[in-house]
Amino acid sequence: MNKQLSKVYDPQVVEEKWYKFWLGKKYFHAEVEKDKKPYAIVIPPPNVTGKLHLGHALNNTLQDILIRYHRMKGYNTMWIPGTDHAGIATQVKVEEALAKEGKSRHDLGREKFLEKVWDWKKEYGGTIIRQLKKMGSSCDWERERFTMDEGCSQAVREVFIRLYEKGLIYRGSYLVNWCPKCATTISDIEVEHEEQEGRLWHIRYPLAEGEGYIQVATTRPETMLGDTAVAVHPDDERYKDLVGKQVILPIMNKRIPIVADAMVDREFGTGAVKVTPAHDINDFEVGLRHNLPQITVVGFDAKMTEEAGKYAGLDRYECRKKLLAELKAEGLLVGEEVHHHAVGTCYRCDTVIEPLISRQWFVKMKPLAEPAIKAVQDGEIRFVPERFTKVYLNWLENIRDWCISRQLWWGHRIPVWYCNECGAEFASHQDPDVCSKCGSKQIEQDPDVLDTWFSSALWPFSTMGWPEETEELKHFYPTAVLITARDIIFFWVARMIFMGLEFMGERPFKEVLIHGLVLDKYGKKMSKSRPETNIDPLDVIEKYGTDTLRFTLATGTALGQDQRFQMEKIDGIRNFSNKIWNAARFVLMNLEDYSIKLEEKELDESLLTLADRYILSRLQKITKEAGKMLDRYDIGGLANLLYDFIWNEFCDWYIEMAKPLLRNEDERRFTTQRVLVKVFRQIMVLLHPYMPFITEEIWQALPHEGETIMLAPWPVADDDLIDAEAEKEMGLIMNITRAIRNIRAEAGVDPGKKVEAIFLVGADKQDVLTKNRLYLNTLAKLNKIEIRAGSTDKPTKAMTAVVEGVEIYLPLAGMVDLELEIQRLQKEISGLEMERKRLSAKLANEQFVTKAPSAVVDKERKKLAEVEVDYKKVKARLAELS
RNA sequence: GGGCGAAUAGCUCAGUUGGGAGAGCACUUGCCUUACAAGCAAGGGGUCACAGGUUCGAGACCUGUUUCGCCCA
Repeated sequence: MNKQLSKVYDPQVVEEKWYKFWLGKKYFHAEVEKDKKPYAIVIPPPNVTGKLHLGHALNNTLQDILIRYHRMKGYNTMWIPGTDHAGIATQVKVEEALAKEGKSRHDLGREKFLEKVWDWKKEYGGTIIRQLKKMGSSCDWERERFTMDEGCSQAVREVFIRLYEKGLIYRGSYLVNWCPKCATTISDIEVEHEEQEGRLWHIRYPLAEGEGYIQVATTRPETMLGDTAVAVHPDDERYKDLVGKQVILPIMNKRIPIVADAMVDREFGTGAVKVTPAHDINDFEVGLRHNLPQITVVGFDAKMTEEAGKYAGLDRYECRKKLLAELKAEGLLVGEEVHHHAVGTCYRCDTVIEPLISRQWFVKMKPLAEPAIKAVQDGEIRFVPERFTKVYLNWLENIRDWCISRQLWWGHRIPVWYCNECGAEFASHQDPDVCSKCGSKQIEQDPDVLDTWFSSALWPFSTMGWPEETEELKHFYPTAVLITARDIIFFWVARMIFMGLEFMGERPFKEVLIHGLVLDKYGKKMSKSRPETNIDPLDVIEKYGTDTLRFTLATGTALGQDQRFQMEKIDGIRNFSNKIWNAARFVLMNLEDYSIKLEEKELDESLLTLADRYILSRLQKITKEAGKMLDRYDIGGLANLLYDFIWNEFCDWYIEMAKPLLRNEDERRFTTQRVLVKVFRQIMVLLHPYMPFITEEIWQALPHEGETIMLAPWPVADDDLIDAEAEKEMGLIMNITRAIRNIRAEAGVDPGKKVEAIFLVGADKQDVLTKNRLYLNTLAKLNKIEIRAGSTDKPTKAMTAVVEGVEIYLPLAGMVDLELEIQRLQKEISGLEMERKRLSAKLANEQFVTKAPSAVVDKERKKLAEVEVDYKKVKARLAELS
């Protein structure tokens, strides 16, 4: 006697129950088991104060599928979860909360403010973790980490000091990206380039000697106050004589040189450009090449500095307005045109970035990038899909030094101290009390913190206890695969790779699986500004259950391709869950007299029916395919394959064919039960990585061995059960069934009514039909089947179809409409005729017959022969009728 | 300016060594058939963006063009 399932599937209750069960049994927890093959994944740590969105849902579904699959395959499987402190994002949130009380972080002071952030983290920090658990994620929660926990912080400090001592971290004054709103520097990749409509102003700079002007074009006239040269291309004939001469910088009335530099684009504007080394990256480099002074005219507050003369104190845009007016009045502004250009904005707050010269900490990238490039080029690390390799390489090959200091308080403070007495600068593992050089107590720590991504870059090994040489590192590093969306290839993936290579001496992961983004139903990125298209995964879970959400996301996955998220799709998968549930109910309903004990006896293959052989054969093929597909990350493909197999082959055909056999009370019933249980249980196992909850619920209700489906062994296909003949014969029965159903529908036969059928068959197929008439009876609703050999006498008044040479006659008493029948047959004939023509043309082509592989030619020949037979038979029938 | 991706049924999308155009949804018709109406059965619907090329054979490979999206400068 077995459990029965409730009539309605209630995902909420089921999901909570099993997740608790799994947690309680510590199934997610991994200890180092040296005798087993390791399989580890580190989670891309979400923002600690963040909230689950569909991108996370997809990302974690994919990880969990791979983790569960490998766990079932017997790997020593570990999935390390955790969160990121997300420097700017988190600090901004806390500052906003403070602002509501009318306070700023400076009112509180550094220490008090940090306490606030930690409080905030404690209060909201658990949210995303709880949500990941709702997704069914089988992470090892005992290993949960946070980028600012003690271990990770230790790793950060160790890495900093080693790079510092190696000379790969240095401090210097360079042009950096300054966000006036966040009041911090940001790295090059944190700047987003936004296409904007701006203006291009043409301004005349009078020559210092003699008459005339040189005309420059600029999109940022206010920076001219800090110009220290005008540059032209060295090969530009127009300006050849002017190089080396000087111009008078208007308003400032300063002499500045005209220099020649190949950076200048001769086609742009007049071919002469103003050079502001302190406010533009290209100009900065020109300045270095020509030894030009750097004059900062825009300050950290985005207002003009003292250097801006009379414009000092004005906002940068205000200054622009006034300055243009002045130039115009002096007749120096000679043109203004609409101009589209890319403006750098802050990826966090969208404010226009101000390039500024500032003293910051940098990581020297060249020596780190080289091994990282090589590792990927040599195939040590493989991107899936492969095309992302190029994105990665292209970035690293053109990389500039990484600005890692941030003028924030929330983050890992730079472990460098300055001595006010002797001027020493030193890094230290432990917070020092005195100067390491002179012993003075007058020391101060650098006030800045590190870029958030500095700590995330260490994630694959910092989470496993580095710099200690832990068992975990020895066993699980490198991890198997990193799963992420393409938008953080630079931010995170690349940096993990060079840090891993530098500090572990080995790649952090073997493969990088890049998945697409989840877009809204219009194909746009979801955004908070369009709430109507912004779907909250938790709402979906509440309404439909986690399994449905997971499967929906999984079926939409095509390697690296974005997917749109539509509610209609969710409905479809909800229906699929319901289908599975009901199939389970059907199976269980028919198992009252069944128990797992009966499975001890070997399955007697001689008792298997055609349907049994067919479904078992198909199951082996699906099983085989499943492993192959997951191994090559075709997660969407397998989802669709399982959907199709379960719904169409198992439910629509096999269950229907099992029904009449289950009505017996002998071996036939028992064999059918065996096959039903075997197949369905195995389907549940195959489906488990995708839909962990419903499969566990059903598996537990089915006769089974073991504590949980989670640890059920991943099935291995049994080649002995692959049965091409059964599949072919079953195909014939199916096709005949479809043909009869079609006739019935078109002739308007009452669906419940049983009718008689006569088959005219050649000797080759007589046996199949005779043996399997039970299926035809049931599936096609027949009450009498007559099988006649060859071309004996044919029923005159009947509807007809020809399937694979089998002539089917339905003598529907009083219902046969001759006109309708002729029409049907004519349609059939034209279809066959087209096929026949196509095939014979192909085979008549000498080239095809000689050049195509013989297997292909044979196949086409066979096909033609079959079509020919059916064509002739239908044609003959039509002749009889008309 | 450079790179990448997409263009296939009304809609959303699969289509992995080049060899009979597929799915889901939507639509039409008929069914409450004892697992499921969130279902069953039958059916209609496509010059695979365009133009060339390679090949016996191209949705797939090559070249170019158009439109859309993303990334980098």
